[in-house]
Formats: sequence, C-alpha cells, structure tokens
Amino acid sequence: MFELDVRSRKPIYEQLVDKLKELIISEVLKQDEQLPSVRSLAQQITVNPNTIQKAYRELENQGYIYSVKGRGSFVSPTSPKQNTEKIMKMKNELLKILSEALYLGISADEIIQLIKEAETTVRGGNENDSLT
Amino acid sequence: MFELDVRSRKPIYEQLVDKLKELIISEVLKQDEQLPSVRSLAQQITVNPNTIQKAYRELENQGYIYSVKGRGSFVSPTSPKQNTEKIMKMKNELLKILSEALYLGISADEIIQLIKEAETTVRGGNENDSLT
Amino acid sequence: MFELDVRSRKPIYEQLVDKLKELIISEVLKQDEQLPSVRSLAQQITVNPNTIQKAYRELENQGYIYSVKGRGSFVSPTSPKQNTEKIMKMKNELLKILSEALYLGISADEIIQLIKEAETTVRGGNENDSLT
Amino acid sequence: MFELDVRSRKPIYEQLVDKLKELIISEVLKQDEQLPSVRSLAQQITVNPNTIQKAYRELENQGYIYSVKGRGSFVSPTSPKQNTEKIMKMKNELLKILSEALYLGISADEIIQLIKEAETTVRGGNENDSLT
DNA sequence: GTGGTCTAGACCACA
DNA sequence: GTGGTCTAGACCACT
Repeated sequence: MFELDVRSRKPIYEQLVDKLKELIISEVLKQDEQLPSVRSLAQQITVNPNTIQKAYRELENQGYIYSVKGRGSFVSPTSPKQNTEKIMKMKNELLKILSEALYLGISADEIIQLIKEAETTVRGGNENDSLT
Repeated sequence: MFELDVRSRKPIYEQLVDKLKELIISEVLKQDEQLPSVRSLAQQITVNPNTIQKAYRELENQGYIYSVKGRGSFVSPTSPKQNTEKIMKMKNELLKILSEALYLGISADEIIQLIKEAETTVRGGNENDSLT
Repeated sequence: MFELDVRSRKPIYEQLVDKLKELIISEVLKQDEQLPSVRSLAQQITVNPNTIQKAYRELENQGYIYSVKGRGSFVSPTSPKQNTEKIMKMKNELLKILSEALYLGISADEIIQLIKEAETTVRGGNENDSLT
Repeated sequence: MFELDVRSRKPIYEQLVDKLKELIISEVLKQDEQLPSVRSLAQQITVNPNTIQKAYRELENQGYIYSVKGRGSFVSPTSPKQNTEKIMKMKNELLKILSEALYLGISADEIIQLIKEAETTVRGGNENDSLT
C-alpha cells in the first residue's frame, strides 16, 4: 500500500505526507476515519516511528488530520479551500515545466496529447465514481 | 533583477538555476551571450562566489550554458538535433506532472490555458511582437 | 586504499571519482552497498569533506551512486533497462577515442588485447574465478 | 585550417599543441620547416598572441619544435620515441573507458565493430599514403 | 550520526 | 580579468 522510495532524494516523511494526502483527497481515507497508529504503521512499512510521527504532525499542521490524545489520529472534515494553495503551487510548477518543454521544441499539440494520456491514467482508477 | 529568498527552503543555488533557466528559455539571454562573471554576480546579489559557481556548474551539466576558463560563461546554442533523448525524458516528466495536476482537480482546459501562457513567454519576445 | 596525488594536475575530486568508479565497475563495491560517509572518508584520506561531497555529487550525476539525506550514500543498482541512451552516448565516445588511438598508431589487435584486459577487471572478480 | 573549439573545456593552447603535433607527426609540417610566426598565427585564427606563445613554448619543451631568436620557430627532426609517452597515456585511458563500456553491457564484439568503423574513418583520409 | 548548503578566503590555470 | 579547486568551519534537515 505504501510504496516508499528510500533512494529518492525526497525525505521519507515527506513521501509519507504526500501519500497520505493523496489518500485523503481521493477519499480512500474518509472524513473522521482513524489513521493507523504511529507504531503499527511504523512496523508495517518498517520505518522509524519518529518518521511517522513527523509526517502526522506535518499533516496536522496542514489541517488534513487531527489528533486526539489517547485515541489516535483522524481525517479532518475536508475543506475544499485547503487545496487552493497547493493548486497555485502546482500551476506555477506547470508553467515552468511547460515553458521548458516548449523551449525544447515539444509542440502544444504534443503536450495536449500527453494530457489525454494522463487523463486515462488518472480517471482509469475511479471511473465509476459517479455511479455510486 | 535577481530576487532571492534566503529564507526559502529551496537552496540559493537552485533558485539561481531556475531564474537563469527562465532567462535563457525566454531568450532574454541569447545564444552565446556572456553571463555575468561568477565574481561580479556574487557581488551584485551579495552571495558567496562559490554559490554562483555551483549554480553555473549545474546549468552546465543540464546543457544550458558552457564555461571557458579565463573567458567566462556563455549561453549554449540550442542544438535542435541530438535532443531526442532529452525530449523523451521531458515527455516522461510531463506525463508525471500532468497526472498530478489532473489528480489535484486542475482541468485539461486550465492546463491548455497555461500552455498558452508559457508560449507567450517562450516565443513572445521575438516573433509576433510587431503585430500588437 | 585511496592513493591520491595532490600534486597532479587532475583535481582531487576527479581522482576520487575515477577511483570510486573503478571500485564500482569491478564490483568491489556491490549494488546498494554503503559508501564511506563523507566525513569519515574525508578524515581517512585527510581531505576536506567538501571535496568528498563534490566527488560523490559527481558520481550521483553520472548515475553510479545515490545519496539519501540522513542515511548515507549507496551504490546504484545497475538498471539494464533505461540505459539505451547511456549506451548510445558511450558508443559515440568510444568511436571518438578509438579513432584517436588508431590515429596514434595503436593497432586494432592491441586494442582487442586491451578489451580482454578490461574484461578480466569487470568480470574477473566473480565468475570464472573458481577455475584457476 | 586550425579549427578551435572555444566551447571546449580543453584550453585553447592545448588544442593548438595537439593540432600542431598532429601536423608534425603526419608530416604536413616537415622537418626544419618554419612555423607561422606567433603574431601572424594569432591574427589568422583570432586568438591572443600570448596563447600562441604558450603553445609554442610547450611544443619546444616537448621537443617537437625549436626556436631561433630573431628568426622564428621550426619543426624538430622527428624522433619517433617521443610518442611512446603519449601512447602509454592513451592505452591507460582506453583501458578505463573500455571497462566502463563493458560495465554498461556493451559486448566485446560490438566494440570490435566500432574499431572497424573508426578504422575506415581514420584510414579514409590518407589512404593513398603508401603510394607517394 | 548522515548528507547538503553556505561563507570567507586562498591559490591555480588560462586569456 | 576569467573559471576552477580546495580548505576550514558553520549551520540545517533528516534518521
């Protein structure tokens, strides 16, 4: 479930944060659902509990989860506004990389083609969503 | 001209790399044009010369500039040939980031809009200028 | 183990890169094996840690090792896939240097002899060892 | 005649030394023939006279040419031994790069193929040599 | 403890 | 003047 890349330059706790964010955004982890405990998750993916701790704290700071002393950590009620900040970042990053791509001679049409490819990948995983 | 954020988590030299890349891509810095010397730029933005070197070195590795001992650093000519491998890499990277963007809820239309923005950055400075 | 020539015109960090490359190619350093830490190696061969870093960084750029913050530096797994581009580059480089060699009057037979030598270096440590 | 690559990391004076050595070895410049004067050559290839000076001095040190005050520089009588040192270097370099190539999975046969390619290139330029 | 960034200041090679 | 290497020593982020 949690595939971590220890070789990546991105710190493990950040990878965890990203993974968990994805799960929350995609509502695999639903509102107020309990997250695995620090220790159990640490054991499951063989990672230092401190690292999990750090990831959870980060998620709490960013408002994705909340912790209750003695009970555990839970998914926050989703407030769609939280993502605006992330979307802004992503758009900036996109603009940068799109410029690089165009500079390299990749045409707008080719990029649009890639968007279509990406769409099938992303939508493929939850295509029947609207039917539930 | 070079606004650096020393507080940022992104290292100074990386910020420099990004800034300079932009300038090269947008052709503010033209082919074979000389970049500011390591020392002069260091003084201008009050940063250690080693940091500038590191940025220049990185840009050289990425093929954006070339440096000649005793003469200076210059913008690489864009060689439209040979770049097929680079283009392949870029397409893979694009596919990844486009998926992320779609996943975040950015629509294909929005991305196409961003492509148009990027196009004006890359081509805007030289071609259809006279029509405005 | 690491004999450096501080008087050489070749920079220390480059000598290090070459030495380490050899060790990796000859599989003295095996896949995913941890390299000596920047600081320990620096102390061992009495060279500034920054110089070791530079060497490690270069090796990382060339794909021979990978470094993880807080954990250490490790030998990259040889990924037989994906390397087609690298192989293309190498073939071009080979063609260039082989031409130079022939031009200098080194005969094809002599080069083939060198290939055999190189083969024992690369494969010698593990395979037909038991037959001697 | 003298094609210099200002973008190369190899210093211009070294490129000059190599070029002139080639011309001497291939006897395009014959024994005791006069070399172009520092100034005229500098002008011809638009390079700083100091750089030419340095190249000539280097060639004199290596025994390829000799200079006579007030008259100019001349090609030394060829002593074939001079190249042994260079050939040794080349063989070492070859051994290194051949190991890298094998490590990357390029087979000995493929390299031999490349040798043949290189041979046609090198011999092609002066194939009628033996007939003169 | 690990790698990574940065500074200040020195020295070298090259044009 | 240019780029390039190296040192000594500091601080940060991550495990």
